[in-house]
Amino acid sequence: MKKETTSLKKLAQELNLSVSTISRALNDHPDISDSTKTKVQKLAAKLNYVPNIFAKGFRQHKTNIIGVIVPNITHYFTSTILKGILEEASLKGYRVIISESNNDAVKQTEMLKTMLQFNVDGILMSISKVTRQVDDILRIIDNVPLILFDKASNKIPCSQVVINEEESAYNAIEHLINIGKKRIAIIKENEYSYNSERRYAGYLRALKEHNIPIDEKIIISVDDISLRQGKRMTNLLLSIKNKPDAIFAITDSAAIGVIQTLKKFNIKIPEEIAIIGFSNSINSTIIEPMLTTIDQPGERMGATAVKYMIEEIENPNDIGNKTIELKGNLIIRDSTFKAS
Amino acid sequence: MKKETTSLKKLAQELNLSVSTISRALNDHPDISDSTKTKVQKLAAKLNYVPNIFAKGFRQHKTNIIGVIVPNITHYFTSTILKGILEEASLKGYRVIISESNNDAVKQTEMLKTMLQFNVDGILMSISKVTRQVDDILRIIDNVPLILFDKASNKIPCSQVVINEEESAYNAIEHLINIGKKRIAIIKENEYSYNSERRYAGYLRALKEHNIPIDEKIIISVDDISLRQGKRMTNLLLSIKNKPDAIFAITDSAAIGVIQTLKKFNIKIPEEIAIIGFSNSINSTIIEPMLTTIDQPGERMGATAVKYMIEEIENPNDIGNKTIELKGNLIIRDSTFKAS
DNA sequence: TATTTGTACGCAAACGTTTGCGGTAACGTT
DNA sequence: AACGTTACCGCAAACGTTTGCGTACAAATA
Repeated sequence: MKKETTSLKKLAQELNLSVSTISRALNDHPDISDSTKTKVQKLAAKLNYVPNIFAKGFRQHKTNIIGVIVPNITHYFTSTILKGILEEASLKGYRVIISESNNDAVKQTEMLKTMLQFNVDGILMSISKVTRQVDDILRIIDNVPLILFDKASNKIPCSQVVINEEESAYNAIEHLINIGKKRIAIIKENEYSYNSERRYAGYLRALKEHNIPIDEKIIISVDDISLRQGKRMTNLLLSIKNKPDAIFAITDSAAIGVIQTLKKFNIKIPEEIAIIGFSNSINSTIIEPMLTTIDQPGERMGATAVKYMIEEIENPNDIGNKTIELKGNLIIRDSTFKAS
Repeated sequence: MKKETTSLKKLAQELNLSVSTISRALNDHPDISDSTKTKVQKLAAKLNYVPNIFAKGFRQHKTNIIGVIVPNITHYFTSTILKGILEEASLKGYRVIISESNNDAVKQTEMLKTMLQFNVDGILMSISKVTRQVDDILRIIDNVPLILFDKASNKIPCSQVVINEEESAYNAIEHLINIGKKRIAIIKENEYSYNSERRYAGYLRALKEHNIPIDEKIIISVDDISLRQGKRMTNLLLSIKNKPDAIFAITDSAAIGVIQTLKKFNIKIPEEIAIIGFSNSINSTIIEPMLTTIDQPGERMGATAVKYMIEEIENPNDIGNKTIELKGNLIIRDSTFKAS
């Protein structure tokens, strides 16, 4: 447990130079001659000098730390985004602090505050669907760059990196229409969920543009979508007189719940009812029949979020306010299309 | 982008007190009268004072940051551990920096070094299975407390938090024996994988204690276990003359690959061949038949790792060197036991 | 030769916090 | 009244780094 940290002072003493010269030599300052630069850098390497990040961050109000807040790290798609974030950040010399909001609004703002305490250079956030008011979040923007990803909000003026959810959902529904489905149900979340609302918008537009009537009875909203909710809502959908011939579940896990209960009732998939999910989670290839779904480029989303973040960190004057849309990719599998 | 940070100095000026008094008042120092304490604390709350962690950490060589290194954040079980770590850490006032080693030994030691640069108070690590030499890791221990979790090593003298993998595997094999299986294959990883070796040890002990001969031909090792490898090795196992009547796959995803190829060959599960996995991943309940497996308490593992870490941080004299074993839990499902 | 320019380096302040030490006043004790 | 004790509080240093400014010397210019 020894702490034999080599500081600038130690290097200075060793070389009979001043601390400032050492500092400048290591930072490649033009005022320093090449000969001393190399001399200093060699000794620094030899003595395994590592700058004290805290002194540095303390001095120049820069920490090279990016804060990340996500609702649930356990969620597979989220974890792929995080992978992209970690990768890109470490490539650019940044560290990442991750916090979970657990879909708890109070905890979320608390997280934001402690992030500020830690003087993070920027905050990447996927806002919880339980977020009702954005005042606390808006206050953050005054202090530090903020970029939203995956779960965004038009109430917050900042850059956002998202999937083209509306269009992807549109493509999914159009695919269902193309295979002859005419009565397409949707299982979605309530209106506070960004992802759900965007996908729902794509659903509505696809139906309208293909002149398919919209029936409120097969538009199902739940507060907390899940596999279990997928099961329950399928039971509900099967109980109405005019059953759907396709179900778009806003989420892969819900779609899997749908498949499981349809199988329980021996309903043929996709002939009687086709199913489509969203996310291309691992499970979607394990369930039988394999689930048609939309693949989301998680790692790429994380990486681009970090890129734009560093952009904003290094140019603090122009705060970005653009929305970057990454394309989702429809993956057709057995739950909508049976290879003959 | 305004930085109107309220510092101790500002509070001091406002109240006509010295900076030291403010500092002590906020830290509940006995030298300060109750009246000024409340006065200071009220103003601090009103002016939304947040201590500059970098000044603090800089001053007292304590960062309240715990570094975490995992092979792959995307791995479900790993993400549950991380959830536990984040939870417990934030409860105790610590922040967490996460890095991925991506099963790359060079990157792993690099991560360790940058963690040290950031002056983390301690490092939690799940060592990559590609780790061949532990010299770099041993050097870390001199500087900062280290605790290993999930993937451990007896070559590193530090506290370790693991699952009772050997015993859990033993229980799994015993369960197979109890349902009448006599020729039990195992699909495992090479000898550098901690988890694999422990589970293999349990496998061997169970067979020995039940007087079942050990046959090298049905002991299969692969370098990088996965669903695909599960499939390929099942093909291999089915090609030998004396087929196994049960397969223990070291991993749920491999076990799922086993199930999928057995189904392809119309082999009855569990009557002809029973299957058992390890981890109780989400997938294990989605595959049909549902997979018998061992549930690992991921969140609890993360939380206890953090607890012991904080223990070591706050008592730097007694470096821990104990191994904490958390109990895995055999979950019996259809892949080994058909309810009649 | 006198003046300017440029090069290479040092001095010292500053960042916000903690903390050992010293000091003052009020109080209690003989 | 003199002394010791206690309760509060301020001074100033320290942590390691960066950086504006000053300065010494050499080279270039007039």
